[in-house]
Amino acid sequence: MALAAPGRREQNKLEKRGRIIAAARALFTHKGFDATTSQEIADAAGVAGGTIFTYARTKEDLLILVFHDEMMEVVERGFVAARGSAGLLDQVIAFFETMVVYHVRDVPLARVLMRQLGYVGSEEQLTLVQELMTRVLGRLAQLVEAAKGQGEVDAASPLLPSARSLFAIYYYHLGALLNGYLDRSQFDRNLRTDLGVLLRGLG
Amino acid sequence: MALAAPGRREQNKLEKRGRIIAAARALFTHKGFDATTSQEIADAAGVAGGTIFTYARTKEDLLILVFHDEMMEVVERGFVAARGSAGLLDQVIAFFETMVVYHVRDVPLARVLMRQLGYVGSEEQLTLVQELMTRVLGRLAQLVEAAKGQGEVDAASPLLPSARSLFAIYYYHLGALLNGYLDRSQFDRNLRTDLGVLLRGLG
DNA sequence: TAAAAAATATGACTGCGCTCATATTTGGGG
DNA sequence: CCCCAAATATGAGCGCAGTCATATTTTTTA
Repeated sequence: MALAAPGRREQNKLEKRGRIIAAARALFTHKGFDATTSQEIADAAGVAGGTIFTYARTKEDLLILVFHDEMMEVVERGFVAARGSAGLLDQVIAFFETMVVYHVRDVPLARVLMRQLGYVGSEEQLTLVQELMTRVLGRLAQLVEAAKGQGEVDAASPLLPSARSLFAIYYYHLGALLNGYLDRSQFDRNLRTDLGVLLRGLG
Repeated sequence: MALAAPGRREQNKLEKRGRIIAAARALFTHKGFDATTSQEIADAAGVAGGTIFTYARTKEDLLILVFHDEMMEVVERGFVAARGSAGLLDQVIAFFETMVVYHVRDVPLARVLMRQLGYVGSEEQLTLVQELMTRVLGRLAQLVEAAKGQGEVDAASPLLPSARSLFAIYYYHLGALLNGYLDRSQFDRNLRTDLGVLLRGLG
């Protein structure tokens, strides 16, 4: 029994961590971020109030923990969707479309999430956010590279800057959508227009 | 004396509002946003604690109030600076440079400000932020239009989408700079590169 | 296996932003 | 000039996120 020694503590920690994140996910989704108290999360996870904050420094950290994995998956789904389209513009739009569909399922929560992505408040957050950004830009760069192979994009166009610019434009419009400046159809149109402006610079 | 009747109350309100905003500006700058309590602002403005919240719904609203005017001026200064350069790329960079210089004077505060620009929490904020965005995009559009006149930009390029895309790219990099992902020289290089990518699509 | 050490959990407590019932000030009508 | 209604100011009080000294559990040492 002593063999499991170096695992017992870690095991408990991991399991507890899982319960806390699951509880937070359920409550954030059901009641909203602001309306959920850290005490409620603690109760739902079966731990004391203060324990929450040994697993996440702040409530926002918890939000990032909750959604990091989901977002990584969404990006992968978006990449698959992109490969199902023809032409870089439509591919990129399919990619972003997947992410938008995910975000509009819960706009208030997506807003809080987006705010936090732009205001990293701890080392843990930094790691998770950077991982996510690297993945997104990497996938976009792959799409641009493939388009180069098709002769659709100038071979001289730098990959990472192109990916960054694509993302920057998407991100700007996503903010406008989530903040209610744009409705969905305006968003789609503006995004296509602006990405088109950029692509003519890549071709 | 009764002639000033419709002005007395408004006068007092305006003056008090001015004191509150000035106190908030001083404290935010000197102590930082989080470290400044609403009570301190109230004390410095010579009003009771609760009075603050009849002039601004939240502490964040106060921040927007404080910096709205300054930012509007910075944009104008940026526009003037832009006109002093030749070529759209250098003009746009001069424009953004002015804004960056302003933001890096107080990075922590700029971070909070930027967070709030992307997460509008009240009608008052909405008005001020939209006013600012309209001004920025308007000025950028003017630069693009002038470049069209010089034959530097394709006459078919839509003005507003071009301005939006320029801003989107700037905004993305500004976030990276303020969050410490980039140092200043990396920022300058990346911004120039990415704006260059976009411009080749406009020309 | 006993005792010391290290890691983790606990919940009473603190300080904050913000609210709200009450008090005060202001402007107009008689 | 006085009274009344509306606007504004007040500060005690509330609920919350996050802290910290203490208690509990796990691992290591002997």
